[in-house]
Amino acid sequence: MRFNLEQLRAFSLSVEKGSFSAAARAMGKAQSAVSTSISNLELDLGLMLFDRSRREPTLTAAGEALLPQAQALLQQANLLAGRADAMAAGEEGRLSLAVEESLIGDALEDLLVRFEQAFPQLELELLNPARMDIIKLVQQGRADLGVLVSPFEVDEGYHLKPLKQMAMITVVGSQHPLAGQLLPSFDELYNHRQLLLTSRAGKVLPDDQLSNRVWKVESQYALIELAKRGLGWAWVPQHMAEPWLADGSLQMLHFESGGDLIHMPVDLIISPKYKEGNAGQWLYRELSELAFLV
Amino acid sequence: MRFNLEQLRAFSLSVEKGSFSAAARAMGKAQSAVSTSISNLELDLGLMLFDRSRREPTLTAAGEALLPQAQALLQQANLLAGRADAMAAGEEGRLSLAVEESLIGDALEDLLVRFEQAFPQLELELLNPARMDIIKLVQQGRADLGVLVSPFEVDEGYHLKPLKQMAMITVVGSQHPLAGQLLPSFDELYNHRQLLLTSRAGKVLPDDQLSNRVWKVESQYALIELAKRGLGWAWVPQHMAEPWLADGSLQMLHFESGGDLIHMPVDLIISPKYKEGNAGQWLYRELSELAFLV
DNA sequence: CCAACCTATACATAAAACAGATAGATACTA
DNA sequence: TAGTATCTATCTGTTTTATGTATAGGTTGG
Repeated sequence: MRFNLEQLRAFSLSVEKGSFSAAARAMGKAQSAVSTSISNLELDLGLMLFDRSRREPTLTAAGEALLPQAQALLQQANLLAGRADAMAAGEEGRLSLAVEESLIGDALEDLLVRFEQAFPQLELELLNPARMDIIKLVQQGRADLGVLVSPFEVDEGYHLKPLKQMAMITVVGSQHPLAGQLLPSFDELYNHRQLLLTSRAGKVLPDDQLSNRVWKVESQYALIELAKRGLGWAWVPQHMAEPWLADGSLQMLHFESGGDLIHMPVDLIISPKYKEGNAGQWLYRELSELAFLV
Repeated sequence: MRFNLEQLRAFSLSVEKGSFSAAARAMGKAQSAVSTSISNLELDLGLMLFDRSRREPTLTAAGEALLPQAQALLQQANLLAGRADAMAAGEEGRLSLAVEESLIGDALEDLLVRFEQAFPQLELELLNPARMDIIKLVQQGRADLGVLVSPFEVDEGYHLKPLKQMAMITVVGSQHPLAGQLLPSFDELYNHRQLLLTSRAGKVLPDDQLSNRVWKVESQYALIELAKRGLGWAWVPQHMAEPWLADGSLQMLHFESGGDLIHMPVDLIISPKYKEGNAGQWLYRELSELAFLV
């Protein structure tokens, strides 16, 4: 490496300010420092960057060609410095967040937009695995944080912070035999096919399965599509079902015994390997206020 | 600017080689130099980059996050150095080449691919103005080099190097009254509409206009399209007309007096402001061998 | 021709980078 | 467990580099 960043800064500033002297003033240095700095840069590069035949130096063709690259380099150096500052101030360098599919939607996307504004330097990885897979990823440390509906006992290998609760409803497609009925109890569901979220490995959450006939689907969206086509009943988040309830392609089931709305706790789970930083704290605060949680 | 490029190089190499000592060996420096260099970098950034609790230093989370940025910075510095070297060795920093539309095609694109391989650092600007506009751009220095069919006397304001010649033919659409005829002489064209290339300012090359009825078109491709629809006759480069002659949508006109093929000189014109470099020489050499020129 | 600006350079000095040496820690091996 | 090799941090003196001051000389515009 022949040149150094101070030389490039002198180069860039000299062009910007119009003279070596002005650049020196801007840098808080003596004019001679800038002058020799640029001379050395020219020697290092083997090129004349400025034409000094007139009072104020003007760029040569070579200088013209290299200036944008030098500026890009300086900008990247500033980014690096900024990122280091942010991290020194307690921001994580990168953050891997695994969010269950059923929580994704406009509200979460808005949140992420605000997240980007608050932590522009941070490298975010957003994963959308199935519910059971989130737990595994966080336990392994592959993901720092996970957000998921959690109808289970606290397990080993992660910390947990409760968020609010998500309203779940029971739905069927409009042509399904149960559509439009008022059911005496949940038991009625027993003999109809249930559409069930599954992990990639085929695991299902303990309390999820009610029916003796199930189809397992990995994606919440695919699950809703199957329900719309009348292939079974399913428990789905209310906010995800709403557009289809509105256009009639899905119908909500009601029960005499009550329990039309089931509130499932949503939790933030935290990898033991994750060291909390500002971004994580911000996320916890904001996730606690997610619009569709009650 | 707090850190410097040597420190980043030490950082990157230490990760790559696995130890400060190995990095020092690779850099041809003493181990103490690398050790203090990295210590200073850590102080500058306000972050620990390495965990030194074991024999060989391992990256901290912060180091892990910043390494890619540091490497990107170094790579960009190398690009800058490489470009400077190339320019010191006589390569232009950037080159603006204006090529007449009728010369564009597979042969020229192949040439540009080879150009990119020969001069990967170089910043190329490729303009495709109409014929008359090329001359203006080169005269103004807006383009360094121009390539164009040049049926004109040498003008002021540029240098000229002749290339080979391009075969021009006279064509009409298949439904045109002249289609398929053997014409006694060019005079027969006089009373049919001519489709003529024009510059953006409406200028036409002196000898181009033969007919007393003309439509002027700015693009060679548009011109051929109009000819295909029988709207007039046109002089076009043989290599551009060939696909349409083959499928019958254009017909070539033949003359008893001969002159079915007119060979127009193609020239490279050079801006007075342009200082020839390796890339320009290469282009002149290769353009002289362009496949469709004879 | 002068005032106001610019650059390059000489020179002295302060700051930084560096190699060499050394001490202490860690890992591997016998 | 002792021995060897390799590692890092740090001290020390030296060399190199960066910088400010001072100065000489050039360009521009009134």
